[in-house]
Parts: sequence; structure tokens; C-alpha cells
Amino acid sequence: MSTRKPETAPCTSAPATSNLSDMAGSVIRPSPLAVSVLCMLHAEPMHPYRLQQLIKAWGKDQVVNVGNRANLYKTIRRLLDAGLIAVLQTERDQLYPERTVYQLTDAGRRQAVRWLEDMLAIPRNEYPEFPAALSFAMLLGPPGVRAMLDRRAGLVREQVARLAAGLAEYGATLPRVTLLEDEYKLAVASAELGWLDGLLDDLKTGELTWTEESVAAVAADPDAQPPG
Amino acid sequence: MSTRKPETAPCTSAPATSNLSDMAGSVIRPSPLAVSVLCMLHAEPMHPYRLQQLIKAWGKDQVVNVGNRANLYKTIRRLLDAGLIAVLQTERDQLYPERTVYQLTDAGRRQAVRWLEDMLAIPRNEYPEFPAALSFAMLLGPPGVRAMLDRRAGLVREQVARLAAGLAEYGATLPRVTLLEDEYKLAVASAELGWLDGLLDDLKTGELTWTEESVAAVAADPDAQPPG
DNA sequence: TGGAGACTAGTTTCCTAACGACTAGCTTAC
DNA sequence: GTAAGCTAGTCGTTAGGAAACTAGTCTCCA
Repeated sequence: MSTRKPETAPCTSAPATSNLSDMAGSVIRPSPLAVSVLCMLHAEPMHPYRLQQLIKAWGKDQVVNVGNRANLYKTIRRLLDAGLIAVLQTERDQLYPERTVYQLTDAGRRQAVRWLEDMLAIPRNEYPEFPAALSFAMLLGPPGVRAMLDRRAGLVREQVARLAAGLAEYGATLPRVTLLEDEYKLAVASAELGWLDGLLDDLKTGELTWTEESVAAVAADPDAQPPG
Repeated sequence: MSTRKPETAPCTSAPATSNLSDMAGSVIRPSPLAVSVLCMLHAEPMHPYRLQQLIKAWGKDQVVNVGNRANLYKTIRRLLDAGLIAVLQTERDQLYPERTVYQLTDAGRRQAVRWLEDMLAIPRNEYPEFPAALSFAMLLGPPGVRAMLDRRAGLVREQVARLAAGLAEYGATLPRVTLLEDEYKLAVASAELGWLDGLLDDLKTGELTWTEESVAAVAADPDAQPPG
């Protein structure tokens, strides 16, 4: 293991600094959804439902998970309790359900920037499921792994195509800075696809293969500390 | 993403099929940790603490998050309730704390395979925080974004170096199939790094830049539905 | 004209994940 | 002889994910 003591990156943005401005205290943890709410409210005050609709309309729902409204409302409650947002007004438009319009506070504005900075600057290990599955893939046997990864490659290929098409289409009309997530996702998905194709090739030619026993033998060996 | 109506991929592996073998019922959702437990127990029966130690010793802790033992024990309880694992014995070695040794049931063996297959074959959107942050990066302004991504690039570069070194070192002695996660992570991290470097270059030369107004103007424009 | 389906806005419930702190006996090390 | 550290497991809080549910409104369509 040698390197890598800290397990996961520090991310809580210094609880020690700046004790001014804790108007409602209660240190709140950053999350994609929380930052998104703050950033959206940075543009203009709005009510939760509109926030959701706007995020969807912008296609950002591919990236923030605003699908469960329940979470959205919970997050807003938390931000409210922490004093990062405040109620601007509760309006009842005709006989529609009542809706509460929120706005950013100064503390919220600062917090949004700090969270954004952390999230951009510090990579965090989020334990996605694919690498976890890969690390136990061996017990499906070479043909099983090949079949599954073949399906995956197909799906990833589609996603790459979609992203590329989307970028080509909107890249002409939208400023590039609004498409960075998609550029990123395209870069990463392409790399995954390339890797998958290479691996599938090695599975096909038999260059990569194994048996239960050969792996079990190594597992018993005490000299088995893969990298970080 | 466009296709993808159901928001997230189907993953529960067909609740309709196979009502034989629901000895303790209670459909349980897959998670990286749950599959890992099953796969580890596939090798041999063991107690939770040993499971954690083994995962760490193998370096798989980079990929499954077995850091909080609390979660591990909860997961095991769930697997037990679902009949996927069973108590083999509870042994009290000398005056050490009592420890319970678990083993895989037949249902557990099948479930492990099904979960693994799903996780390998079907990409799932897990909403990592970096793309979310990227999609609001614009409000840090060009110099702010550049500074943060510069730091990130440094850290990612280190990670790439660590992964490459680890693969070079262990690739000689361990069968390749046990290092797939690291190959994958290396491919993805390299792609991220490449993309970051390109972007930083564009920020440096000023080819990519923006102002709050220019972005706000587009935001007001109703023709703004970026891709999927 | 009245019923199917979709939209607006928010609530409720259940399950699970992330994280941290705690107990408690034993071993090793200074 | 006491501080650190390991073994093994527990507790509690906060938060995210997925669904269903309320309840009124609007549109379409026959």
C-alpha cells in the first residue's frame, strides 16, 4: 500500500476557518445537489419545482440527479436550516398549489463558491460500481466476462455517439463553458470504450484468460498487495 | 442519454422470475459492498472483520469502501436476512471478542453472479460530483476555474503515476485478471488528465473564456437544451 | 360531458450509504 | 506501567435513492 494513507480526499472545506457568518450554524456537507441548488439560485430566486424543471430543461439532470423531488425538498430544507438560502416569498398563484420562492443569502453565495472550488480542485473517490464489479469479474469465467463486457461496450458506444452528436449540435450555438460536463463525459466514456475494446480483443484471442484454480492459487499467496 | 427513459438502469435483475429459492424473501438491492461480501465468501467462509482485512490487504479497498465497519456489518445483516449468506459458526478464540463466521448459501451464490453480470454489462449513471461541479464552473470566472483545474490536474497526474507504477510492479507477478480495476482506473484517469490539460491550455491561451453576462444572456434564451 | 392522461407542487415512507464515535479486552513498545 | 494499537463489533446521525401518494388543473378526444 505504501502511499495513500488518507483513504479519501479532504473535502469539508476547513471547518476551522471563518466563524463569522454562521448565522444558523449547523455545518452542512456538500453534495452535488446542494451546490446545484445554490448555483441555480445564484442566477435568480425561484421555487423548488421550477428549479427542477430548469435543471431538466438545461439537460443538467444528466449530471445532478434531480429526479427524486423528495431529495430536492430535503436538500432545500437543509440549506434553509443552515442559513444558506432564505424564503423570499410564498406565492399562491390562482388555485395552484402554494409554492415557496427561495433566494440565496450572502453566506450561501460564499458557500457555493467554496464548494465549487473544492469539487473542481480535489478528485474524490466515489466508489462507482463498475470497478468494484471488475475486481470480482474473474468468478464469471472468461466467456462470462466477455459476454457481459461485450454488452457493456455496445451501450457505452451508444453513449459516446450520443454525447458526440450532442456536442456537435449544441457546440455551434452554446458557449463552450456551458458544455464542459459533456466534453468531460465524452472524454471519459471514450476512454472506457477504448479500454473495453482492447480487453475484449484480448479475451477473444485468448491472450487474457484464467481458471478458478490459477486465481485461487495466487489468492492464497501472501505476496498479494495490488497498487493504489 | 435520450434513450434511458427510466432515469436509472434496471438493475434488480427481474423480480418476476424465479420465485423458487426465496427462502427468506425480502428483495435486496445490489451494492458494491454487498457483491463484494458475496464474492469474498465465495472463496471461503469467514467473519466480517477478516473480510475487511482481506479486502484491504488485496488493495480492493480502493474500490469497495470497506472503511466504515458499521456499513459492513449492516450489509452483512441484510444479506443474512435475505438468506444469501448464513451463519456457519460463532467461534470464541481464547478471550478475543466473539466472532461470527458466515458462508454463502446457494441463493447467495446465484445472486452474486446475477449482480456481477448486471454491474458489468449495464453502465449506470451514478452522478459523481466532478461533472456536476463542472456544469456550474462558469460562475468562478475563467481565472478561478483555471486555478482549480490546475490543482486537480496535478492531483490526477499523481494518481495516474501511482496507478501506472502499481500496474508495472504487480503486473509481473499477479495474473492480469486480478488487476482489471486498476487498468480501468488508469485508462479513465489518463483520459481525464488529457482532457484537463487540453482545457487548461485553452484557458491559458484565452481560446476558452467567458463573462457572466455572456452566459446569462444565453441562459435567458429559450433554445437551450444541451445534449445527453 | 366526461374520462384518460399529463402537468404542477409538494409530502410520505422505506431502504440504504457515509461518517464518526464508542466499548472493551488484549498485545506491543517505550 | 502506561500509552498506542489491534481485534471485533455496536450506536447514532445525517443524507441520498426510489417509489408511491395527495390533490387540484389542464388538455385532448371521442
